Amino acid sequence: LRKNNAGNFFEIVYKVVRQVPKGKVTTYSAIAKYLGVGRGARAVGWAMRDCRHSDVPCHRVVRSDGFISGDPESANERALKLSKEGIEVKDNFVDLAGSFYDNFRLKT
DNA sequence: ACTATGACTCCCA
DNA sequence: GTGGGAGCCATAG
Repeated sequence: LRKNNAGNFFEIVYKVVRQVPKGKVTTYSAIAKYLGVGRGARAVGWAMRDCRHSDVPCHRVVRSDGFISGDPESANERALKLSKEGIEVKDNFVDLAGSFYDNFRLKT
């Protein structure tokens, strides 16, 4: 999965993000690693930023520190959503220890 | 085709 | 333990 990123990178990322179950969160680096890019967390961030798919829970993707990055307004919205899903959110920080998820599957 | 930018991360002081 | 700087991927201009 190293050559599929020819414009389809976003789609791949969305597919992966969709695998995150409700009540769990993942990180940019986890997705990047899963895709094989390793240090391409930033690119994943771009995919999230451009996420226009309604079925992509981009709010379940946070930073490796558990911080919900992005514009404060958007971040706050996502934080609220996460808290509604049962995730403990504190000042735009989520508890990765209890809600981290990285068991993705490439085939759907 | 090249440079600049960004919802990120890791390493070193 | 904290803070600052460099690195990496993909996209947009």
